[in-house]
Amino acid sequence: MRYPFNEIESKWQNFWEEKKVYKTDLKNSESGKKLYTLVMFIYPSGAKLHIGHWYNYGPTDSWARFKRLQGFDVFEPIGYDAFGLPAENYAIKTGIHPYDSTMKNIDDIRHQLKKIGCMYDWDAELMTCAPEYYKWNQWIFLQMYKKGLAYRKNAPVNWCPNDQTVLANEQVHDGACERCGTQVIQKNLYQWFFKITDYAEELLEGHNQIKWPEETIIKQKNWIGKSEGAEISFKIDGSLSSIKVFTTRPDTIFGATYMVLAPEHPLVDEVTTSEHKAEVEAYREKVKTLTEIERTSTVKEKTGVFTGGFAINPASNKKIPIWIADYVLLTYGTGAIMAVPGQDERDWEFAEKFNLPIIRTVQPPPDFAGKAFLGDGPAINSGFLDGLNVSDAKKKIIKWLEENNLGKATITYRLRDWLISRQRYWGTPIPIIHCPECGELPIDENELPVVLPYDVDFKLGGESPLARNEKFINVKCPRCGREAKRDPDTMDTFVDSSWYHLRYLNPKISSAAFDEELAKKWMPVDMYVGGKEHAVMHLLYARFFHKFLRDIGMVNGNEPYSQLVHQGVITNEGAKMSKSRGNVVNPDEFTSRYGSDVFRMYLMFMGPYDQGGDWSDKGISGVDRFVQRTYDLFLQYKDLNKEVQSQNKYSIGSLNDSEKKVYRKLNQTLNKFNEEVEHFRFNTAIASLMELINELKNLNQCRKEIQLYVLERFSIMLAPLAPHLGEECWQLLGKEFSLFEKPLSFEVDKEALIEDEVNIAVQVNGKLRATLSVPLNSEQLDVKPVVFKDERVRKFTEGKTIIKEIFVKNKIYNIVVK
RNA sequence: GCCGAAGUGGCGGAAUUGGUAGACGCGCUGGACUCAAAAUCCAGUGGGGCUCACACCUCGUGCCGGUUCGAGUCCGGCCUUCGGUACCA
Repeated sequence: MRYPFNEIESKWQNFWEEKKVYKTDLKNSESGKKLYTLVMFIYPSGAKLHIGHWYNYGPTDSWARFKRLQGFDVFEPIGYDAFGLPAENYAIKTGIHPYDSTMKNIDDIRHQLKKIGCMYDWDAELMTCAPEYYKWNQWIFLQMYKKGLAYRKNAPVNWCPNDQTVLANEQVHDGACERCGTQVIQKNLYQWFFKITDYAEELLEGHNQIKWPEETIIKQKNWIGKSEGAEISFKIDGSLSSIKVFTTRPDTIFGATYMVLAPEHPLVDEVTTSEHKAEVEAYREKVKTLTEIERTSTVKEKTGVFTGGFAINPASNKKIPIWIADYVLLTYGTGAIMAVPGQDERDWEFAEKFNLPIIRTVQPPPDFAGKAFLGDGPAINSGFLDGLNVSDAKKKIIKWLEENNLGKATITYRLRDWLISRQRYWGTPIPIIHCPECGELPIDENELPVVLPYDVDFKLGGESPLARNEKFINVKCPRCGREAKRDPDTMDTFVDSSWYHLRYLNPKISSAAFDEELAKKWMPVDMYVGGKEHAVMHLLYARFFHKFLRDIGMVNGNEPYSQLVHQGVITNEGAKMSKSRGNVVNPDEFTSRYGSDVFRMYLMFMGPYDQGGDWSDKGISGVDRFVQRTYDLFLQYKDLNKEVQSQNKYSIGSLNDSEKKVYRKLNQTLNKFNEEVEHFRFNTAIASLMELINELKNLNQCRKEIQLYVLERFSIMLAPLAPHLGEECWQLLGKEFSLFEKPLSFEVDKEALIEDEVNIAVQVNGKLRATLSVPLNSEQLDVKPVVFKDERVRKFTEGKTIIKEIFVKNKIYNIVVK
């Protein structure tokens, strides 16, 4: 009989839902049993759930179910990352309000999610666009504001001309807007920032406390970009001011033959002489018009102009010219450098082009043919540093700088503060009032939430849509009572996702952002699964939030996500699936034909979970056949449990040959299966089940209780991967209770893993010549005669001198001849 | 440029600490069942050679070299693909 997946899948989905099987009692969970499994929540766009969603959620749920069967109290929630640009852009195009489209999408998606058959706790569902949720974004903002971690400054920021909003550094990829691909431009604007840089060091340190993919940790490390070096002051010739530079190579200071300021550097006006003013101004104007890409392109030839001013090199006391050039960035270090062409490729290139002096201060090896020398060697032309290697010279010069009050050792990070304001409508309003008299004032916490108004002209116009809503924007100043204005911007949606895992624990709580007691019990998230595209965005921001919430006493522990797994990307004909490319594969096509268990199992069987791959439905029939055969098998043994009971363990000696074989295979499979699923290696876990079923052809030659022993365990292995089928098979055996209602797992009989006979490879000079079956743990002395009796071995050894014999127990016998 | 991941049959992919390369599945070939087809079941399936056949030989994990009794796995040097990053001083 063909497996009636439609009937069986809806049967179990209804059962699970009615019995609230997946409702986790967070409060009363015994200590040590809690297990918080989380997938990155879903963006509710108008597009349907695609294969990528299934690939993310299905296998993760299988892992969670596996853990649940093992007896853990598993909490697995799902929710909606409901604010954001796409809904708003859709509204501009169609006139459908973002709230309305989002609500409709959420309803559709919820329905589709249920079809996957995940064990989500639907009582914990949340959406970030609800005032009950975003109120707490505002509240956390105010807590940061109090600590000086939320602040407003005028700074050059990334502006996307298409989406008409600013973007965080993390959201600019290759100089383009992460969302729409438009080239971003630099603008000077007053914007809100979160001071993530205060946590730079701790964010690096915390990497030692989490089990994350190494490549993701490395990405974060690179993004944070810690550089150790020194800050050094250079006096401006003929002025009281001085220029501060940051360098990682203070040891090369004697070779600093000129200085470069970023064109926007505040001291440019002061150092520029009247003869050079026109040229400097022209250059600064030109730089302004460049896009980020043009300006930072490494292939571009270096440009710059002389300011006419000079500084004094504090080490050599020489006068050195001050230039401006756009290869020096205002936003890194101090926005100024001491140029050491002898030891820096960029400086060399610049010096060569503009005929500036080059002094080597590290002796390159005799065979060195290049220009700037970056390696280690003895210092030269460096006064009291001469002869020292790089690291000793660094120590000595830093000591000297500190003693002479000219500089000090410092650490600089590449990480910038997180720009969180957006000039868009569909987000969390920033809870600040601007009064012409009193300045910037935070909203009283009791007045929260600042509700996002529904009636807004959200068309793009270069300013925040909220600024055009008179009712929203105009308020009385809470301090002086005069006419004032609300902040017209909304928050980056990455604010929403920085703490949603805490809200899940009790999304209905109205007295606080989250239930602190539950958070202390249930955090950190034990297993977090999501795409690696969030490596330096969401995953960095959430860690920052967690550390802040810890510092204000709301959570324990240093890290929010103790273990992280990235699912791979499923492409179609090599390209990422997307609506705009029109290459999205619809899961319904397969679920309606094979059922959701087959589909989710096929996704797991395709290959390693973290690798993803190009979509192909070629192999799905293999998984379908496996499911059919499995179902047929259980039908043959229907109600077996009503006739017999199985023991927990059988002694091998008491079994007949067929039983022995089956019993061994079952336990080997169970052992392998547990190991593979534990580590998200579902493909090999499924392969082991297929091997098992291939081995069960002779199950009818076993006693009934052995049959039951095998099938009970088989259905329990099936259940995490194909939950509906697993439950059904379990029930077919005549079991009275549902597996997920009363979770159950079986121990491996370790004794059954051991075979009596093993095949060992016989090699001559490392080449395989024969394989022999010998008793387990045979010694070399016992194996040797058998080996040398073998014709195939004799063929290669006769008439030759045996030099050496290598024997590895249960593995190999290698004879070296000459 | 720098950082990271990966290259294994026709295809997706397996291979503990170096120890029988190709598990499992797809596809393909042959057979059974059928009036026929589908479905299902059974057998075979890396390339080449030799053989009536069983067997046997030989080559083979991106390329070149090395270590080792033995390398997909370790080391050195490349090539290709994909991600991240980009004048970060």
